[in-house]
This record gives sequence, C-alpha cells and structure tokens, in this order.
Amino acid sequence: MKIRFFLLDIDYITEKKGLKIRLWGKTADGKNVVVFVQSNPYFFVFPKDIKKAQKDIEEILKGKNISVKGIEKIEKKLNGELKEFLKITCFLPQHTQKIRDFIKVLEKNRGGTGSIIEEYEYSINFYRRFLMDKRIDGNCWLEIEGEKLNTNYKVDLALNAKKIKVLEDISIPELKILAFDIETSEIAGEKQIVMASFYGKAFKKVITDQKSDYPDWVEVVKDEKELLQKIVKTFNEYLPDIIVTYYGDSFDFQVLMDRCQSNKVKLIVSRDKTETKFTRRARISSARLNGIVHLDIFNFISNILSPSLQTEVLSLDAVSSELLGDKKIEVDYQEMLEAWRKGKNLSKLAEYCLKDAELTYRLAEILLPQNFEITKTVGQILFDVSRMTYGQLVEWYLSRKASEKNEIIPNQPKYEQVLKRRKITYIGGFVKEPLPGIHEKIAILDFRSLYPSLIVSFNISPETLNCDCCEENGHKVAGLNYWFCQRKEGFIPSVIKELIEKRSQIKKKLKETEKTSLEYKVLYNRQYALKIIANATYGYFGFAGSKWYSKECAESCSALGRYWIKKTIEEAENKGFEVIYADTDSLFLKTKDGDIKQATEAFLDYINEKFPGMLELDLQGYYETGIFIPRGAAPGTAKKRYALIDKKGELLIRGLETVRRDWCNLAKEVQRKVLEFVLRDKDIEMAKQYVKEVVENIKQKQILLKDLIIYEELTKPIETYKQIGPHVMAAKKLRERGMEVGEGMLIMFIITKGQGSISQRAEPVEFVSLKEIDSDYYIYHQILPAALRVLQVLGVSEKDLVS
DNA sequence: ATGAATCGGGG
DNA sequence: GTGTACGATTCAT
Repeated sequence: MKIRFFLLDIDYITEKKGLKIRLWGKTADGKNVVVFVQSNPYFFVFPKDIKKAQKDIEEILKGKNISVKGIEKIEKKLNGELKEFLKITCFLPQHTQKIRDFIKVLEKNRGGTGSIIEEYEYSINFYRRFLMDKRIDGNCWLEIEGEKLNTNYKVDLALNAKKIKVLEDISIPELKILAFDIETSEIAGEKQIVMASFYGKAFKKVITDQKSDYPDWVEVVKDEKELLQKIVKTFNEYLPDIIVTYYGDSFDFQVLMDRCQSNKVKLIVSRDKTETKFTRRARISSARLNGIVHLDIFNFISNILSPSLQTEVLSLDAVSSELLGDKKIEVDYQEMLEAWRKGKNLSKLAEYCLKDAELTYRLAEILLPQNFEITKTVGQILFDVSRMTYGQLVEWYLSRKASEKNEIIPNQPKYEQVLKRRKITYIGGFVKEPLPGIHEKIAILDFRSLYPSLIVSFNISPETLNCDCCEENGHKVAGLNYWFCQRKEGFIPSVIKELIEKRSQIKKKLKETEKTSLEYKVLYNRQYALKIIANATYGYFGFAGSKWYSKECAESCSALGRYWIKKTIEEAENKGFEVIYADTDSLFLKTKDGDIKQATEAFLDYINEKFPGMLELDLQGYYETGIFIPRGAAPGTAKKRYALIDKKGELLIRGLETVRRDWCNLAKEVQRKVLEFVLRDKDIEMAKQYVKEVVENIKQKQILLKDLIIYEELTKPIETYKQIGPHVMAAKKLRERGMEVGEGMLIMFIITKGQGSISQRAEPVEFVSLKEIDSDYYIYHQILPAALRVLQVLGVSEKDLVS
C-alpha cells in the first residue's frame, strides 16, 4: 500500500530480526503512522595503500569477535579533491565507533603499518546519517510504498517500507499539541510532585493530591502515586503528537521520572510503550518519548532566540511578557511553599499551574512554525534541531550539504585540540564607542548579512586558503598574509551562496504574498531559518569544537568586516552624518541638520551602489530617542547595550536588564522603573529622585523583608563545595538548626549586618528580621548597580544617588 | 589584582 | 545514541 505522511520523529531499534529505522509521523487525515526501514550504518577509511588497507582491516577483524557487512571501494571528495576510500558497512550503530577503534592502530603515527591514513564519519549518529543519505528533512512530507504490519504500538498504521519518496509540500497537518507543567513541594528535604497541569486545544486539566475547593477542571486524587498514575493516563488518553514544556528536560521530566521511580509507577508515555528515557547531550539530558516529540521550548529560546530578545532573564514570565504580552500569575516561591504547607490558597495555585501550561502552549504556537522551518533547512528532526545551538545548526547544515556534494565530513577535534584552539585568539569586530547621553532622531543601519556576503565574495573556506594556484592573484585580505583561491569555489562559500540566493528568492516571493496567508507565514519562517544559519557560519569557523574550524578563515572574516564597517563610517561622516555608535555589523546615525529619513535613504542608495558583490547595508529602523552604553562602562563588556524608543513610544532595550533570581525583587523593580523614567518620561531627575527614595527607604527599613530575599539553588551536595558562597553558607546554617538540606534545594537568604564576608553574613530568611539587614549591601550591591547600569551613561554616578 | 568556582532556567 | 554557552558575581589566593 501507499501512504503519505508528515515526518515528526525518527529513531531506530535493534531487534532479533535486525536493525530498523523507524519513521514516525502523521497523515493529512490525522492518522499516526510508523514506518520501518532497513538500513545499515557505515564509515569511511582513507587509505595510503588501498589493497593493503583492506587486507589489514580484515586481518584485525578476524582476531576480534565482530564482523562487518561489507567493505567496498568508493570515491569521495576530501577537501574538494576526489580520492579513493574504503566504505565499511556495519551491522550495528555502535560498531562504527568500535571497529574504527580497532583499526586506527594501522595509522603510521600510532605505530601501525601505515596502510591507513585516517578514518572518517565513524561517530555520526545512525539515524542522522540515514536522513542525510536519503535527503529526508525532518518535518517534510514522505510518500511510502510498503506492506502493512502489525505492532503493539499506539499508532493507526504501521508499514514496512519498500520505497520512500520525499514530497514537495509546504503544508503542516493539524497536530495535537499538549503543554505540560508540574508544581513541586519540598517535604523533609525531598521533592514531591503536588500538582500537574495540561493545556491543549480545547483542553485544560489540573491534577493534584492536595485537598481543597477547586474549579471543575481540577481533579483531586488521594496521594502522589495516584497523581503520577493519573499524569501517565492523561498523556496516554490525549495521545499528543507534540508535548511542550518550559525547561522540561532539566526539571519537569527529571522530577517526574524520579518520583515515578520512588513510587514504582512506570512512566510510559511513548507510542511504542517503552519507558521514558533521557538521551545524553552536552550539558543537559533530554527526555525522549518515542514517537512523540518532546519539545522543551526553553532550549530554543535560550540557544537561538535569546540574542534577539530584549529580556536577558529567560524565565517563563519574562519571555511570555515579551512574546505574548501575557504574564504568569504572581506567586512568589516563599508564598507557594507556605500554601502547600498550610493547605491555603490552593485554588490560586491551581490557576497558577494551569496558566504556566497555557503560556507554554501559546509560546509553542508561535515558535513551532519557526522550528519546523529550521528543521527543514538543517535536514534533521525537530527533537534534535529544537535543542541545537547556532554552531550545531551550522554544523548539521554543512554536514548535510557535504553529504549531498559527496564531500567527506571532517572529524570532530580531539579534546586536547579543542583546548589548544581555545587559547588562540584573533581580533574581533570593530567597535566605535558610543557618544554618551540621550540622542534624538536616530537611524540604525544593519550589516547583518556582512559575514555571509564576505565569505561568498572572498571565497573564504578552509580548503581555498593559501592555494598553490593563486599565490599571485588570489583574494587578498588586507593586513593578513592570506589569500583565497580565485579559481575554484570553496565548499563553504558554495553552500552559503545557496542559502543567500534561496533567501532572496523567498523574500521576493514574500512581497507578492498576502501577509495574512499561511504561505506568507511559512515563507517568512523559512527565510528566517536561512538567515540564522548563514549569519552563524562566521562564528562557526572560529569555534574551537568545529569540524570546519579555521582560525585563518575566522580572522579573515573579522578583518574584512572591520575594513568595511570602518569604510562605511568614513563614508557616512563624509556625507554629513554623525556616527553615534557602531559595533561589528551595525551603525547608529544622526544628521547634523536636515531630515534623518531623507538623508539615510540617499546614503543607502549611494553606499550600496559602491559595495562589491553581495555586500549590502540595510535599514533597521528609525528611532526618536536612544541611549547607548559604552562597552567599558560597566563590568561585562562583550555585549551591545542600548535602549531606544520609536515614534509610537515602543521601547527597544538591549543588554541592560541583568536582574535574575539571584538578585532581590527590589533591585528588579528599581531597574524597571529607572528605564521607564529615562526613556518614556525622558526625565533623569525623576529617575534619580526615585532611586534616592529607595535608598532612603532601605536605610529607614521602610521596605518589605520579602523584597530583599535572594534565591539561589544548592546544585550539589553541601559537602562538595570548594568555594563557600552565600547560599551555601545559608544552607549550612539551616542544617545546623536541624533542617534537612539537600541537593536541588532553593535557598532563600538575606544578607545581614556584621563582621566578615558576604557569605558569612548570609542568613536563611526564616531567621532574619528587618532590623538585622545589611542596608549597605542592599544599597551598594543590589540597588545601585541595577540603577547605574542604565543611569551611568547619562552622567549619573553613585555619588549622585546617595547623599 | 587575578583566577577559580558557581549560578541561571524550573519549583 | 556524539558533544560547544556565557556573562556576572563572589570566594580564594
């Protein structure tokens, strides 16, 4: 039979019958399907002497208890040049790595016969390799010809594939999305789940074992075990295609798993009825539910979205406020613990819990389309792509293109090499320090496409660097002794060029498309996906763990970038602009006299005419008022920092917010108000006055103790700390008073007056009264830094705020 | 001063 | 069934 479906997930299983890839997806008429495909993993050997290499390998394998499916001779490009390789096809995914380890001793530098020079692509994950080979993108439509199978899976249809065809179709079928959130409480130092919420299309549900009067969408069960069973049941009855969480990889699913183990409940959510497992990744483990995509949107927000967000605090509250214009229900942590303990206000907590799931769901509604398009562009699956950093997106995009162009994918550097690379530095982007103060009528020009353009125009790629053929007339980089090949297009420029060209085609099409249509949305997200990958490639050259690392390429990009931005600044100044600020790829202009819009438009026409190749300067926008903060002004100098306000009174703030939960509430409040005074009311005096009042209030103790609490987590057992920070000291004091203190506990403390370091004066909030607080700490370490972050630029100093 | 250690995000 | 964050803050030397 023949079916068509939208690919959601892929994995593989090893059964007695052999190794099978599983493709999971959904048909246009809402059926969930799984398709089994026969495939084998393999890797490549680059030989010195191909015949001897094959004999040597066969000899080694005879001595080990491991066999291969086959060894064949094939041709692949290594650094752009066609060479002969041995392709070793294996029976099991883990065999590629294992067999490689056995045969690497043949390399000369390891004291072997020298018949092998190097091995390649032995650590590429099996299903990722499958996607690359078959040219299948995650979230594409597939047409499968095959025979029906019987499984015990929770699917409508299972097939054994004979033929797979990738279809051209941009549509997305209706998917069942379910957001999930839990609330926990600490009882005798142990975390317990006390509430869970679910939010989907026309579906809302809260389950709890805490008795109280609730609205009808709350279900009360008798204990935690029943709560856990009910959670599992809800997942299985709703049977979503995608489960969305906010920080679920590191919290909700971790705790759920943990509690299920303690209560002997099986956490079976997957479609193949296997228990939830965590797949290890770099920093975090991810909860994987076979056949259901677990999307933890915090990953995407933190890895990809955060640079373009105004907020630097990536809490659900801050992110929802910015993206949805909606907030969490306000309950602070202390209040929540109190509520669980006393069984008070539980109805509000149920609302709170549901609201979290609702916000998570609505964020997913916005971010899923973007994720689908990035997934399609990179050519991997949603589960993985939604968790990738910029570097990983670039790496997997390049890997896919390498596979398409029959190029060998370079190996990942060894750890020692990464360390060595990290020590190498080169000069970064050019920064023209901002002129201090408030500026009016500003134009922002954007060079964002600067690096991709330069890579293409100058043919910057590891294998085109210092080629033999162009020593005389290659692309020269001013100030560096490098050149890039004029004759042969490099691998990276060729794939970047594809990205840029595809993107400009889409942008052209966007102009002819109805803005409210689905097609517009899809195309818009697609061009965004292409843009972020193209823009990240320069950084990837210089990233120490990169497979296509080249210090020379990265250095060339930044040198050329500096050259062009300086030239642009010069041109702008010649045309009568005042350049208030410039950083790497953006310029902030003001006219000395005349209309900013007219002058800017004329300048853009003029300069883009002059620029070579694909280089282009774009208008980012006009702003009424703005302040810019010099990189050196405050500690932490790497980020661009400014605040702007446009004609409609909309604020645009970058890099100014710093206050996280390890700052007290009062500091957060102060920073927010100061920004409002400065930008909205343009009244520095009022801002100063306000800060002075707060300072005075602290001195007079006219504040609430709860606004001074600092929250910090004990991330490991208390004995293992080498450095005793304030929260560790506070935790020790809790323990001395007979409280159980464990890993993962959120410590709430106050800095008190007295002798010694900050840590020594950190006291658990339970044992502090307002009169003991260290006013100086709160004034000089919390309130003033938060306020001065903004006010410093306006010439306000610490002295102006404390009399 | 400078470097090492630690944290966030979720509850 | 691979593995890269990073900027701010405080302690320790």
